[in-house]
Amino acid sequence: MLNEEIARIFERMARVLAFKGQDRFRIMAYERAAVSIRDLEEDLASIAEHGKLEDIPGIGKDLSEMIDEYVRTRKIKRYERECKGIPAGLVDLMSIPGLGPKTLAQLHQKFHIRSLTDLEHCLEKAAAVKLKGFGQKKIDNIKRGIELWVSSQKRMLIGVALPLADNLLSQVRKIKLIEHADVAGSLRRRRETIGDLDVLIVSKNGPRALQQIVKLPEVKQVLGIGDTKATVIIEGGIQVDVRSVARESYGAALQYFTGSKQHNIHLRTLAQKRGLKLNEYGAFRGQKRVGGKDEDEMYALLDMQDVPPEIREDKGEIEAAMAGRLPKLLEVRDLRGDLHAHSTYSDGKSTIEEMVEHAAELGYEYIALTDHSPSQRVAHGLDLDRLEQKIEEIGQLRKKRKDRAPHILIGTEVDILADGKLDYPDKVLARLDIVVASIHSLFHQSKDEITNRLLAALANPHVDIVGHPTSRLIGSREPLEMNFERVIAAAAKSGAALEINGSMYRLDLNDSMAKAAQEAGVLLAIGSDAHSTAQLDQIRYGVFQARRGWIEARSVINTWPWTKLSRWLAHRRS
DNA sequence: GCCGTTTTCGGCCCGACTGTTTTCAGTCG
Repeated sequence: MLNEEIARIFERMARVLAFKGQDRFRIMAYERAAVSIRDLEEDLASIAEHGKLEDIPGIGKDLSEMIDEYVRTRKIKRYERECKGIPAGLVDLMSIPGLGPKTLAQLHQKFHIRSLTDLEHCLEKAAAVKLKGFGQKKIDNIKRGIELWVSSQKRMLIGVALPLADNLLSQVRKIKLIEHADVAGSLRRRRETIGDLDVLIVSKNGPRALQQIVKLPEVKQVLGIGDTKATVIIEGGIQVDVRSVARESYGAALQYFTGSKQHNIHLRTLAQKRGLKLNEYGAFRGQKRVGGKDEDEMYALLDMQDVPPEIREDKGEIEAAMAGRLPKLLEVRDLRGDLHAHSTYSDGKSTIEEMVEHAAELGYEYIALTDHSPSQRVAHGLDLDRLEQKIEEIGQLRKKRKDRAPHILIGTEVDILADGKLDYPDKVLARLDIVVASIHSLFHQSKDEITNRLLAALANPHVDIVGHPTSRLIGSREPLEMNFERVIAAAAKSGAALEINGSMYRLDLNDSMAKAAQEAGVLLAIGSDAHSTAQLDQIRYGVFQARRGWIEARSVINTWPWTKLSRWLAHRRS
């Protein structure tokens, strides 16, 4: 995708400039621009065409000219000029923790390193020749950084990190010395992938509390421990930074370590204008502490609403909070049912009855069993006979359960075929209570083909929900390229909902796409895509992603009570 | 390189830690 290509170029530009020791604010400008571009929904080519590049935050005259040039020629002369004489592999090495631009430049100048192997070799030499600034500790530190970098290239999915973190926290909270413990950082913001964990504690005796934490059975390795901070590796290989803070600073520290970085920078700039100083210890006017015990004080001091962690990304939430216009974000308890779940009829591990019973335990008013259609052979997609059986079985189950909740919806997750046709004939779809349509094949199609495929599916009046619209798999399959504005427009026109799939591997739509859909008035559905009773619970990850996308309950069809949902479905079928 | 109810020029968030420094630079979060 063009936007991603340009974002990467700006990111690399920032690194190249840093390597050359250029002005750090100029470097920051490129970094900011890269982040800003990644957030765009619209294609840069079309923004460039309309001459609106300078409307993008962080893009001014120079950067807009560079984008223009890239759109026209797929090259940026200025970037190439800056890169001249710098080996490409060298720039990548800058992500190694403990190895910054200055150190790297020094090693490059002295040893002409070009790659990771070169770097490893020259570290030995650096020690031997007593290169200025290179003591043994620094060299060891870089070596450790290299190990960490190589092993942790991949971030962890939130669905892996959150249960591990919850378990750790519950153990930490059992320690008598500890009054409070919370997780901060990207996990608290519910990002889809997590690097390492930040845990904050309050204790009357911080140093002793830390000593006890590093002795927990969950802790596999202790990387460092001091009076205020311990760094450990827990099960699953996650690095955890535990910080002990004073009670009166807890709110400030929680705010500070939750981030994001951009959000905090923006907040502190605002604070500065009001004669305040914010840091991890509190809010200060001159020498005088004016807040910091609780997190909401930090926001209240700036006359703004308390900002939910999920949207602290400096994407307009600060302005909204100042104006008192933050959205009332969707919550897990707003959901009244699940509209995407599988059973043993296709590739699920639990029977229909088990799924329904579990949905009842969750307090749901309704659940849809949406098994695959025939072309999904590996997933045992249902042919018409098996579909008939399933309809029959659900009929029986309804009788058996009488009036007990939840209502059981006979559904399908029907494949959207190569040309946008669906994998069941319309008259079959018409007999079902709910239809989720998804792409599971031919991911290599062109942007236009994919777009048209989705538009064709949305034009089918039997389609109620488009499942995992981009079909990405986090960290392993790129999202399908599509003209998302057209997909949104088609969904708005047909009245069908787009899904936020709660599977930790998918979380699709992502936050910013969901936001764009809501802004266009498109309905959304949060689905668990559960393949077992236990997985019904993963719908919460879908809610987290929705919250990150500023989604409110009003946009989500499975917050509706049964009467409203059933009327909506009936209306779509008439 | 961007940006403007302090500014079209002169700012741009803040503090801790580490190592190697004898007063501080580099890196990180």
